[in-house]
Amino acid sequence: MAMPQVRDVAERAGVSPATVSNALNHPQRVSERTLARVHAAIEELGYVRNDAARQLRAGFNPAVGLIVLDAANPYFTDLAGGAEQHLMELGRPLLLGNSSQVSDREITYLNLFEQQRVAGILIAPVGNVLPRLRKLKSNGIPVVIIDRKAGADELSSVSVDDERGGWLVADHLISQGASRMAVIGGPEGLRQVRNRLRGAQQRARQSPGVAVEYIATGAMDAAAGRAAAEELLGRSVKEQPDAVFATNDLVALGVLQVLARSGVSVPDQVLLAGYDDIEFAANAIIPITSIRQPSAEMGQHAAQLLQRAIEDPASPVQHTVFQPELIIRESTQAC
Amino acid sequence: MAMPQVRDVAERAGVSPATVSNALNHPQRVSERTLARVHAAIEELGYVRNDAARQLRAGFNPAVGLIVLDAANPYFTDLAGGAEQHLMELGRPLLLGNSSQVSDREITYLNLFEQQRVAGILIAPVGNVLPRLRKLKSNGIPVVIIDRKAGADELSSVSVDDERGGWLVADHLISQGASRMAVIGGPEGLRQVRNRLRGAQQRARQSPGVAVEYIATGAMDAAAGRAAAEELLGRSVKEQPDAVFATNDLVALGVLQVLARSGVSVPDQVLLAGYDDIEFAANAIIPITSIRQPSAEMGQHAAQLLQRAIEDPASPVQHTVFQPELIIRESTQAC
DNA sequence: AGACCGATGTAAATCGATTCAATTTGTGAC
DNA sequence: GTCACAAATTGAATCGATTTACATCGGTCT
Repeated sequence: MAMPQVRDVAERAGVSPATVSNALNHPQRVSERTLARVHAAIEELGYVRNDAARQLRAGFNPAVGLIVLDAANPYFTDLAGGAEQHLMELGRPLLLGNSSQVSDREITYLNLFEQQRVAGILIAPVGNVLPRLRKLKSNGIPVVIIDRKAGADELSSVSVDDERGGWLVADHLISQGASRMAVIGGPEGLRQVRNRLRGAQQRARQSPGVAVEYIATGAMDAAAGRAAAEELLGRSVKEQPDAVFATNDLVALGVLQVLARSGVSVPDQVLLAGYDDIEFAANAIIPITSIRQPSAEMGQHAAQLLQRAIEDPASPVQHTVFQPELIIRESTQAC
Repeated sequence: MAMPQVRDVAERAGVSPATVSNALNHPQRVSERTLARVHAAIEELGYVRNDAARQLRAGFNPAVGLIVLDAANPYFTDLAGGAEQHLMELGRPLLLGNSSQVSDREITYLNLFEQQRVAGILIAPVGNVLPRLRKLKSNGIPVVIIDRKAGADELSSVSVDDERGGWLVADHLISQGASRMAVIGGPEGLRQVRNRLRGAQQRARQSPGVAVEYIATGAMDAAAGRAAAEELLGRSVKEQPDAVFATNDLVALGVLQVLARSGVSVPDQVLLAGYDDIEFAANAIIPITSIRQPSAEMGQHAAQLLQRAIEDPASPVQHTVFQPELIIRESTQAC
């Protein structure tokens, strides 16, 4: 028994297919009585409309695509949650893609979304996809960039002032006595990492005698943090930093795992700070100092911007920059 | 400038639309030379195929839908990761839906997936959706249930022996001296919770004098754990448990937050165990005893089962039950 | 009574890619 | 040069829902 179609529903309800379509999409055009009959027929037959056909004829897909850097990172799940909630209220399904910081996967998802003719795209970019995104926009698919200010570009964005965040962390670490600071994160090309690093370097320059070293990692998860920490432990004592600034909390947790296991005391021997202020940072073995970003709020705001751009393609480009907030915890306070 | 279509590509390459389609979908049917010409034309025009039209005509959608209980729970992100990886290799996009343990949202996603005519569905169910899932299957959309053995049912499943998991935790807690055990989790209807609770109760019955109390929560996140812990702290000392078994790690972390903040010592005053063994459980302020489940492996296996069912709709129903493993940490060991 | 109206309902065209049956082109043997 | 046969290509039909332009009908106004 193949799936029933509008034709079948129409027949059963004693009306034409066009009326069934109207009942579904423009109920006000149909009388109460036939509306009821149509719905009854739909119920009885278990009719489910074919989205592909609908989309093809209607000419658009209400769904929105979101591409995140790491679906396992609470920062992004919160962000996605904020966006999803807002979009749901607008009746827009959210398609979630996880690039895992791999440029190829990012492109795969962009292709997928473009083929689906989604109504819009939210993306935290990895690779150099700006040209691609511009073309999407000129093809009528609005794009909002997350976590990266698109400069004077013609694409809207929602971001946090990462440079300031880096500055805040460095400032705090230095005030706690740090003089050799290691910044851990990567990949190197990732704008967030670059900006946080730059902010830290700027602050360091104001305090003579403070050195900043950058250690690149392939990803931004706990495993990367563990690897980097192992490397640090392998060094001679003189070359070891007295403060570690991990460019996100997962990395910081990884670093902490290794240090704790090796008997290195945080914060007595090494100060440690993270970024993102995910819930787990506050509840780690040693609660970790971090930078709070309003992730859910950002997701929601990004969804709003996108919705505006979808409704009015001529609406102006808008860049929203949220301010980061330093949250001080045990990992940077000798007690 | 509207988006180019096969027609435009065909014209540019000097062939018919049918040939363009063949070049894209059955390259072996087309000569090398025209294949190259078609691809060149596609490139030059920036053609992107319209998935809706393709799906409508081809009659199927290669994508697979996955509905999880909580996208913010690392257990599910790992599981989703395992499934995604396997499906990607098969060329099947994964559509991720997050029911947030809300029955309505679960239904919303099922509707969405059915309208999209996905090739198959993976689902960790919240509500009573079995009848619905059966209908889906009889409509030709195979379903694999995750985290819940579908019994002698006609739906395949991948699960962990939750009863045994509960038993293991209770056994360990009792061996550490627990006599008043509180099991925290919910919602009450959730099979995983019921089974873990039942396993714990069974073990308790074998030890006279051990009482088990169940505290239901609305969700299974850290906030729910905090709320439950507050409630416990509000009680008179006599009514307070000496061991808490949180039915997942997020809840356990929430409980731990409140206890630690209130100066209640874990494990000296209260033993605490979780479930799922997410990475953060091992690195909490007090590392938490938990039950390890092979989440990524389960996701991958579920994807395999689904793929089999898609390829051969007549393939037999299969239930895979993974075995849980107890991981003992500080939260249950006085030192 | 006739003209006109709004409210309902419908037949037929349409969205864009794929497929099927049929045709054209190419290859090699004789 | 012709024939048989395989390879390459194509025109037209098709997927299922929506839309457009038009028909129908009961009622209202003059």
